[in-house]
Parts: sequence; C-alpha cells; structure tokens
Amino acid sequence: MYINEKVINKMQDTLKLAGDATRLKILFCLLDESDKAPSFKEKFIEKCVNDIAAQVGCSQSLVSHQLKVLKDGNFVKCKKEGTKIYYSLKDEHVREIVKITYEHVLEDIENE
Amino acid sequence: MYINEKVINKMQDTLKLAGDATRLKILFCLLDESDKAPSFKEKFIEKCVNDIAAQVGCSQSLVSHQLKVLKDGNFVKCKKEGTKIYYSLKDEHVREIVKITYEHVLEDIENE
DNA sequence: TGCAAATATGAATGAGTGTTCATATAATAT
DNA sequence: ATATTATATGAACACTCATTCATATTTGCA
Repeated sequence: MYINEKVINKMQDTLKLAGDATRLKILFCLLDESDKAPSFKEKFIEKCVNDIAAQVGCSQSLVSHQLKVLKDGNFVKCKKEGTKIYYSLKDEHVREIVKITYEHVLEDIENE
Repeated sequence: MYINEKVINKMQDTLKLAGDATRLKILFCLLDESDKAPSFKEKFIEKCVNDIAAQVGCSQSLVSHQLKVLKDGNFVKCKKEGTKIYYSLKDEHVREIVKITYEHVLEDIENE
C-alpha cells in the first residue's frame, strides 16, 4: 500500500487541531451566532476575543492561546479594529470538517 | 451561544482518534487494497494484524496497540479466524471523515 | 502623561499519550 | 508435549499539550 507521508502528516495536523473541546467550542462560536444548534451556513461571523471567551465559557488567556493555535493552523484569521481583534473562520474547509463530524456524532447519539 | 458538552466531547474523541499518523495509516490500509492513491469506495476489506503492520511499516506491537484504540473508539471491528484476527472498518462514518480531510489536505497541497 | 480596556505572551505544571521492549496468551501443527 | 505463528498486553519512557497564573503589550481616551 502506498502512503504519502506528507499527506498523512497534514491530515494528522488538521484532525489533531480540531480534536480539542476548547477549540471546537471556539469554532462553533465562530460558526453561528444563534443560541441554538449550529446552522453551518456560510455566514461570515466576526467576534472579538472577549466575546468568544464569554460565550465559550473559558478564560481570556485560554481562548487567546487557542486562537493562536487555530490561526497558526490556518483555521481562523483575524482583523484588527482599534483595541479589539476580530476573529473569523478562515475558509470552508474548517466548516465542512466540523460539520461532517458534528452530523456523525449526532447520528451516533440518536442510535444510543 | 448554546454548546452541548456531550456533543463537543464526542466530536473531540472522534477527531482526536483520527488525528494520529499511525492510526491514519492503518485506516488508509483498511480503506484500500491498491498501492495507489486511496479510492474511498465502499469496499469491505479485511486484513490481519501482521499484514497491516507490514503494509503500514510499523511494528506488530504498535499496530496492535493502535488497533485496540481504534476498536475501542468504534472505528474498526475484528473477526477471528484460527490464529489470525481480521480487522476492517466499522462503518461509513470513519470513511467519510477520513475522505473529507484527505480531499481538503490534497487541495491545500495543490495550492501551495 | 496616565489610566483603563483588550489581547498576547511566557513560565510552570500536570495530565495524557505514542512508542518501544519484553513478555504473555491463544491457536495450530508436528 | 513442544514448537511455531499470530496477536495482545503491561510497564516504562519521553514527549506533547491543555490549562492556569502572572505579566507584558497595544490602543484609545481623559
């Protein structure tokens, strides 16, 4: 069987990045502005760090650290406006991977 | 924003499980029998531990350990035949998550 | 200039985990 | 029974990483 190490490693990085509860919460937070279940619509939502921290229920420091991880991993981008910094999802890749996993997990829970 | 901890945790588990190079290689190995790029067709491929180890290029012990992890995480199932134990993908969920990630990573590499 | 708000950063810690090595278990054949 | 093949398992180690705490940096404003 042929295995492309570069592809495998990139897949590892991508999945590992998404495989963390705090980061998932942040992604969900940037995915939807409602207080209901996520919609996964291709909306462009920008939120500043403190708002994310409040909505996700984590400390400002933790959210800032994880936003840096997500940014380095090309999951999010940011835009500076005055003293605030607005983060948003980088592209549709992130959205789809989170969406697929979300749907599968929901299905599993229903079949319990 | 409403966050369902149970869903988040299940997503974390799923993505974390897939986010490891050795386990990804094993999944690729069970995904396709060719020596070319993976096809992701809904084939049912069974391989025994030693064959997986050989094709993946890892030690028998490591593969056995990771197969246990994959099995506990409901990514693979196994069937005993004599002294050999045949492993295969458990369902289409795994296939799709790996497939989506694979396609996205390939796209990223092409755009480099 | 000084203060407050927003965010980032660095160190420290503790928990988790991937890998290796040696060994155990199970099944088969001689 | 003994040997051999196939697989699993447990301990140990190194290493990664998520989180917290304290502090630094940047910007806007009085």
